Amino acid sequence: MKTSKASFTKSETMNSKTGMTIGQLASAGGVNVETIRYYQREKLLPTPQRRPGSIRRYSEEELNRLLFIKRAQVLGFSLTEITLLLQLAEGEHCAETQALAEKKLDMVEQKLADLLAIESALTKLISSCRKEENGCGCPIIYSLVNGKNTTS
Amino acid sequence: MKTSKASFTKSETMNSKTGMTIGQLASAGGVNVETIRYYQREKLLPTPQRRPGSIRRYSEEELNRLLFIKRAQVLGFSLTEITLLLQLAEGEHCAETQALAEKKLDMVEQKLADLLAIESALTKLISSCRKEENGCGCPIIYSLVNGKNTTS
DNA sequence: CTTGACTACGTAGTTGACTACGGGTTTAAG
DNA sequence: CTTAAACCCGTAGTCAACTACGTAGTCAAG
Repeated sequence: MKTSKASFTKSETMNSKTGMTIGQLASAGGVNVETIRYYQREKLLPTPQRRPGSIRRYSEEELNRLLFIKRAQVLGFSLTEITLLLQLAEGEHCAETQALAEKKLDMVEQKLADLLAIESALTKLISSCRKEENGCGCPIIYSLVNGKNTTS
Repeated sequence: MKTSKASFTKSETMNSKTGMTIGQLASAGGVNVETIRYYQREKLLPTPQRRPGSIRRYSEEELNRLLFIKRAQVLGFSLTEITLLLQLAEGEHCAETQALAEKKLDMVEQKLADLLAIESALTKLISSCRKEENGCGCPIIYSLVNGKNTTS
């Protein structure tokens, strides 16, 4: 997310009237060209008309939309959720947006709890392995085979 | 992981000499029949020979292997990692197993850190939304559009 | 005007972990 | 002996988020 918004406005081979090519948009957004096409297929980004006998051009608007998507992804939203977020962004839907964010927060916290449990189980297994508490066989394997910790 | 090992040894329609059918193995392991076939295709489980003109039979050995897989999955190991774990379980490979567990622990901790960051960002956004600090527009959307928090 | 880079577009492939389907075989019950 | 349930097996589909490929069109430089 270090992609600065200014990086393209004064870009080399582009003047601000014609707009960016898809390749310039992609590198400004830090994504693959194919990813943009994919987002267009998935209606996350618009596909601008092209002037007859020419190439499509993209403006800062599309770049901002792309950066929006990427920021939301960092927050753990899926592309389908982001589709919704983008619709919400079009109007005054603060309450819905907040509800979605809260639902996402719940999911994140659930995942955190799961991972913490995994972490503690792994930590215990590894430390019992270091202490070499049992003479015969690896305690990690033992635990997986028997469904219980060697320390129990 | 509540599937007790005793649940099949005294099972209804099965005697301990012939062994379980695939359906019995599946329900003893708490998985779908298709999942077992899939594990067989992926070499996580062996495919026993069948007596001529008859059905395949499964023993406690296969069940234990299945439970091993499920326990390892709970610890966050992928099926490809579990394939390796199963190979390690065959001999005296305590050091390798420990290394794998430590690598997995690192990954889990990395994921935990990521999720904690997401959690705090979401929490901040939601609380600033509740306080309704800015008159115009949702702060969550604002933050996604502009790449910064309204509180900053 | 040719060359080479870039764009347009549609289709197909990838990864991970399964799930579903369909047609044939075997088994258990009555 | 018949019938329904369960098994066998290979192939194909699912989901998410892309990535890759192939062919054709376009653009800018020399």
